[in-house]
Amino acid sequence: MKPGTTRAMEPTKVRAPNIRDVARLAGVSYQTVSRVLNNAASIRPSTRQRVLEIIDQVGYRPNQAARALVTSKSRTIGVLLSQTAHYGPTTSLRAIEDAAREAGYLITTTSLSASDYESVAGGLEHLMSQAIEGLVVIAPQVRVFDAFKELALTIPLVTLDSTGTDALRSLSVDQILGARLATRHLIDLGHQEILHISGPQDWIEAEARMRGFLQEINAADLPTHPPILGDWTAEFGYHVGRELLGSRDFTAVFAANDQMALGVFHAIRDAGLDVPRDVSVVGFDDIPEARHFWPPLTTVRQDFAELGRRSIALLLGELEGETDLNHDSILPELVVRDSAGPIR
Amino acid sequence: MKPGTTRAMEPTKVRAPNIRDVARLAGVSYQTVSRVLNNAASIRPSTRQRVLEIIDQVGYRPNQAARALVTSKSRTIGVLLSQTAHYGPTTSLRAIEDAAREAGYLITTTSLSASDYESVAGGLEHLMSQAIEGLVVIAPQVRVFDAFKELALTIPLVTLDSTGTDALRSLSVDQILGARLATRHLIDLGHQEILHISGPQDWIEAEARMRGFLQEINAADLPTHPPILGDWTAEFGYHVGRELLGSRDFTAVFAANDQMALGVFHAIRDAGLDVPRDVSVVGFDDIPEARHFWPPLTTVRQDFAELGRRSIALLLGELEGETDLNHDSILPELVVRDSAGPIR
DNA sequence: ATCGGCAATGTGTCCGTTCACATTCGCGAA
DNA sequence: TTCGCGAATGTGAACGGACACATTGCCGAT
Repeated sequence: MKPGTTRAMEPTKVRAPNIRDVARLAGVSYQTVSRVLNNAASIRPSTRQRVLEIIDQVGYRPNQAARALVTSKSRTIGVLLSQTAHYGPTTSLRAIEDAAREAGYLITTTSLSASDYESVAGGLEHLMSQAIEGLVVIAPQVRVFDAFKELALTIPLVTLDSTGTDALRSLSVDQILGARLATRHLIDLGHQEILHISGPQDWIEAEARMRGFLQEINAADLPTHPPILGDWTAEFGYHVGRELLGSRDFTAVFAANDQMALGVFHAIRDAGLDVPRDVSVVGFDDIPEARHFWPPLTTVRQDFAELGRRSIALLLGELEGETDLNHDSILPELVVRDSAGPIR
Repeated sequence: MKPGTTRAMEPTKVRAPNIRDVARLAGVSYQTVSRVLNNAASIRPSTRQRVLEIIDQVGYRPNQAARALVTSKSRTIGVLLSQTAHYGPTTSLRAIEDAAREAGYLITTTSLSASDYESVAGGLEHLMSQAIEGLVVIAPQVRVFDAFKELALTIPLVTLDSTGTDALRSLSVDQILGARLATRHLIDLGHQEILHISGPQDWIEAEARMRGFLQEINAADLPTHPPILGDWTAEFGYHVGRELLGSRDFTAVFAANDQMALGVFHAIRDAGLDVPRDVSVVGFDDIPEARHFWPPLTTVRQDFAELGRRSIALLLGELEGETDLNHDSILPELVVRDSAGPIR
């Protein structure tokens, strides 16, 4: 039945034009159209021109599914996120999306409901069902990586914020250095009794920041307070701060992220004390709000967006065999504001 | 050539098992396997059992591309985000991912580089290339919707945070009500000179919050200060706060989001004043940090996650013809903390 | 014993591409 | 003129599923 021949009230069901439609209209074979599409060699410029015109004219768009079926490539990159909606991962993700789009790739994301093996396997399964070509993991928990070790992936994988996890392509700002910068800053101000409120034990970054803290404390030969394991939330910082202030055997706190630092601020104020007069506080991440905390928070900045961009560059490099990758490590930067002052 | 017959050093290229492999192994036709997969009726339980066993055994996973090719359904939902990584959208997105995964759908996201027509069309084009079945738009700017009006989409669309945009399925917390609650709270505390720092003019929510503010001010017959158009950032709140404090012709500020409120806090402190003693401040959103601001911020909470979940429910309803949708509107809630006090 | 009818299962075709392998065309060299 | 040859283009398979339409087997009614 020819297109116009449909019976009167029957919904015409306009099928999207396919490659053969284009070919017919352009008076060439579908293979030629395919060549134009994949800009292969050996196409007479005039032919290419004509085909392109028709494509534009009928609004032809290659069917990804058909293409994926035969090439078994989906031009899709999966991103696995941990359940939390933190500033860092979110910022990286946005950069990942942009970079991927630029390269003509799609991003599909899945967030983990937990960090156990089941959950990781499930999330991965979900992504794999889309036949993703590469994977970015922003779920920097030890257990997630343990799960990965058992999973034996066959596609390129890049992990973010997972300093030093061997055997996997890993990209991150140097957390240990960042923690050292923060700690040294406090030491330079004369503090000797410094507390560290860490992230959850399971988190790789938390562990790295803790290590950096301890390295610097040891290097300066200062008394070691056992780090307190937190959960990244301001809520935790607040509660632990209140408890800690019962016995004030410290003059400074290095919180493993800005939110916990904020909670500590709150606790200090609740106790009728002042930052930095009575207690100095340093955070980590430099979220946009940090400079407007009261007092403005001294913290460690890391370039999350750059991290995201590089992860895609790395992945694409592996996927398409490029080589000019930027392997410089991304350095954290101490941002000195007003929340840490000299000891008095 | 039989599988084992490959020449010694030739990479064996293990093809993933397909539906016919499974059928052969199970001793049935591929159609039967297909029926098991799509749990169609008329399969003898013992047969289904056997097929499922084989599927599990060989790790068969239906090829999405092939399925999409023939059904022209991708089981993928697209999400279009505005460029910013705000708390609300991010939270909604995470809930969207979860809800979609639960229903067996994939999410692919694209963030807009700007809010002009070109950009929206480009982002959409990118998503459409994946043949998404439905679209969630979290880019509540007027221009984005103007762009959509011209675009004549053929797939179900749900927009978030875009109160009252007609003709499109729109889901949102009642922003006007939220703003009225916040404003009324200040009025009830005795404030008469209330300033509103709004979001960018282009944002639908900003406009709604502003409307709610003005409604309440007018209802109480109070003097109207022209709203100040901000950009959602703490930075802006800070700068405008400093300027405003030059002439203190107000006693309270209603900021259109918590970040700007934080900036205002900062400015007030810089001026040697106190919140809420000298100026009362109310925010909007109730980001997790808000309760640990100093002082803890009185603000309006909205359930972003619920919003995300519902958007998927709505979309799936349209896609799969379900009907039992929850049409109750999501109400915002005033969270009274310490940043707004009685006038003195 | 035959047949209708339904449950369970099988066969052929198509979806829109790409790939490997033809085929055509034109032009210069023999 | 004929041949060779490379550039430009065409043809016939796949790819892995789903759908429409057979076909088979079995049971009870006739």
